[in-house]
Amino acid sequence: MNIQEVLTSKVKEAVQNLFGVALPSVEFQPTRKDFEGDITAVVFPMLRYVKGNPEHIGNQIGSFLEKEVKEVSGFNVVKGFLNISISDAFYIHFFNKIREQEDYGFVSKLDKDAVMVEYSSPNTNKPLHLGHIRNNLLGYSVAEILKASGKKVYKTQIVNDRGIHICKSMVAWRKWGNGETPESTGLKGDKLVGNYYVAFDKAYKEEITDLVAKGVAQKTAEKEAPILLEAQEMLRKWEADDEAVVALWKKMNTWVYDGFNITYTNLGVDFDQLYYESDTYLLGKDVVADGLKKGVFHKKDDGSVWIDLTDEGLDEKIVLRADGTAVYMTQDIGTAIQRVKDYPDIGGMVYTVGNEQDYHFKVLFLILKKLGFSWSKSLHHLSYGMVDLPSGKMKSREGTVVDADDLMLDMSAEARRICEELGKLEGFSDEDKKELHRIVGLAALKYYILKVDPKKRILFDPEESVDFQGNTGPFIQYTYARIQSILRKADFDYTDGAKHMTSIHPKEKELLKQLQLFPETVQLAAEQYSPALIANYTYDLVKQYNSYYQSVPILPEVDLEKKAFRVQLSKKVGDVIRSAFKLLGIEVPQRM
RNA sequence: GGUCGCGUAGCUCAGCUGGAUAGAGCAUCUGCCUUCUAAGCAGACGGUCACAGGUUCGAAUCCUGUCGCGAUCACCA
Repeated sequence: MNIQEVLTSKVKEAVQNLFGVALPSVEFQPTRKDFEGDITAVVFPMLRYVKGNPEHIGNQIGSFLEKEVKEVSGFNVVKGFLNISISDAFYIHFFNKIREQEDYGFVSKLDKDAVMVEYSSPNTNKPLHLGHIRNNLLGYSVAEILKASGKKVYKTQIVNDRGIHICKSMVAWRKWGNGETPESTGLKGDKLVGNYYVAFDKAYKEEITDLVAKGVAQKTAEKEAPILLEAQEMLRKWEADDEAVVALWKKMNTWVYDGFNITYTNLGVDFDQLYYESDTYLLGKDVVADGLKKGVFHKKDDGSVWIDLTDEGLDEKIVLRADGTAVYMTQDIGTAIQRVKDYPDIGGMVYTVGNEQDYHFKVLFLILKKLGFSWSKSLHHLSYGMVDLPSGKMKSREGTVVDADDLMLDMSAEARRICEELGKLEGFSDEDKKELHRIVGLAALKYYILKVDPKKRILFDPEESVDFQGNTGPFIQYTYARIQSILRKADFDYTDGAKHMTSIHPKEKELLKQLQLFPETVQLAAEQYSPALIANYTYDLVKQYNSYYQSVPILPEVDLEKKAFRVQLSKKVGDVIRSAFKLLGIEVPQRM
């Protein structure tokens, strides 16, 4: 039972005894710095039940608490705010309880319902870019947060490996590739394939220009450019299982997967199960047939199948084409059902997909609900804003993208520049230095992305490098590394200070309060699917810690007990930082 | 045009279920290296929380409307 729960019941008891009224709830908030006290009960909401002067009521409740609750060491009332002081003994007791707890903040008992988290889901015709980085970091982090809150998690992605866009790079490679391979060019496979996708688009645009010059209408030219027809022909052959086309498709996709795997490894994300669209794109048709029987869907005269969602304030939406082929929605219905067949313990799913698809997922979830699946109530679209550049949107075809691999290398180089400038890593081997540059650079990038609310659009300026000072990953890592340094130098053996302490410094109290919040923050982050919550909590903790450590000096010969306490407090703060960063998918270095 | 999201300091962002004088970082300025390591700490400057109404003891937070930005409204994925 935490202190707030204790106080809630005691305040209720006080009001019952003093005024003979049962309060449904009590509102608490941390006491503002300018007032004395640790936790504040707000009297105003009680006025609905207890008539009288708020200040007077506050004082009466305060006196009761001071007498009846041993953790309460004092109180004062300002207007309708009852500021309660909590005894040092309580904080010391709390600290002794959590100090050796390795998994503090993590729920250990496992929920019976597992969650499948989908993220990344790239197309296999171009390399990953900054938009994918945001997607990957969010998806991976939310998966870790869900695990920490007691859920079994399956991480997955659906690879978009078929369709006209894939055929475009295949056509271009066959035309101009001269048998190039990743080995022959030294390029990462996804980069090589991406280049041909760009080449296709360039040729396509040229053909359109030529056609228009010959007097063909723009629209017609766009539809009839020979190279596009070629790509469409290839798609038809692929669907007909043409041996040569399928072989080429497999070859080029393998290149891409090798490239993606390098990027994923560098980014530190992974998956438990992959789904390929080439396997799933025919799924869902039988479900539509079923739904048609149940009356969830209806058929139009031309044979196409629709769902009417006007009652829910949405439109009509097509779920099957007139020629009987599947649309995007059909596949997604089928894939969702397939996943639950593959993993029967799934009780919910999280889809990490950009907010341009908000409408699609709203409809998808509604359809699954109407089809009556029990897990349909626990579906969540982890929707996030676009990452835009000052020049506008990123477009792979036009080459205006921030490439994921390049960006990670840039971050690492920037970390090296700053390290050398500050002389932080003198005396380290070249290998260790390189590893640290990687860890620090990556942390700067990851934290920069994760600390902002997923819903919000990010404007990324490649000219301005990502910060390393203030509310950043490297700042938190730096504090962690300093704590490790303290632990290396500290001598634990002489006494167990935390057990003997009877009074603590106000700044130590602030830190302990902050530590108390960690489990709640993890829970809340899991409910809201928000890594930003964890990031900002960690920053607050670190800021609190630095302020404490630098402004409350304790000389070793003066007070051994205090010194021991301080070392142990540092260790715990370090533990929590490490745990929090694990939830964000960020590494912490032992030394910096 | 309909729907959804966003709008907080010069810039980048926090601000939980409504609570006291709206918080950080960057930038500008002032102090602090004999403590673990100054990627730090302490402080100054900086705000009509887009605007207008409403709800109430009390609104950045909830409701309505207006404006601005973005997304979406395909038998594309």
